[in-house]
Amino acid sequence: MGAPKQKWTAEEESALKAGVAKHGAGKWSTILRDPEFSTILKLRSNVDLKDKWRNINVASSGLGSRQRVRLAPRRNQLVSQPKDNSVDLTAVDSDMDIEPLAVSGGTLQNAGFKTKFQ
Amino acid sequence: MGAPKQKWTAEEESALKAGVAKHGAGKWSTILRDPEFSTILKLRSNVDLKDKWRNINVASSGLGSRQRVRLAPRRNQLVSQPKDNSVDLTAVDSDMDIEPLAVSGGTLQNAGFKTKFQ
DNA sequence: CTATAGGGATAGGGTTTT
DNA sequence: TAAAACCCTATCCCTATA
Repeated sequence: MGAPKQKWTAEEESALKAGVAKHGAGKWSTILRDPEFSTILKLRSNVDLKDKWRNINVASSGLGSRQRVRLAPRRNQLVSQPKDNSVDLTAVDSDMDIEPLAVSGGTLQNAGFKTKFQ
Repeated sequence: MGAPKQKWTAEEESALKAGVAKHGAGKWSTILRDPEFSTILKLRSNVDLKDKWRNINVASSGLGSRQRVRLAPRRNQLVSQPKDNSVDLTAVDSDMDIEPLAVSGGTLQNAGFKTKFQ
């Protein structure tokens, strides 16, 4: 299989945050060209950076409803369980291994094709 | 309390299959917009189509062989699942993609395949 | 033509119901 | 326990705009 989805690693996310701190949010292409981050983010496009940054900020705003109360629809059977609604912790990364795939060739072929005339 | 779980009819399933044959798997919104199927599938969302297509293919695949060894019901806390980063080479599931049959005269954006191997 | 912002769609895991 | 239907949302795509 190819790459159905490229999940962001913790290291990539850190690099993105550092890049925003250094160059500012919105300067996605600048961040990508910075040799300090280009190695880590070489698989990402400027659009990817923009999307990830949006997602980070949505999630941290508490608007992501990550821990939305799972409605307990008591139908007929009541299977009452000691289901404690503890807080969900998302940033509990254990030892994460990164760098799983080695892309051959250095040519970035992303950026898609915007062969769309206007 | 939510939605009473609407089962898929044979007609809806046929329309979904025809839609995939015509537009390609993954083009859920396109299928829904097609007047050929929109009447039959008007109660379904694009996500519904995606989910149903997944169910169809799971069922027709070699079922039962790939069973996740679910642990005993832990009612404690949910630890982060063993998100393995390495490549899984045991799962050689057959791909469910169906080629989208060259559309005539249409302005199809891409070939229906995601050559997104970054 | 290149880049960014924003809306929208898809993929895949999770949850609930049967 | 499994399977089907449905939910959640990170990731990716498309278009407008500068």
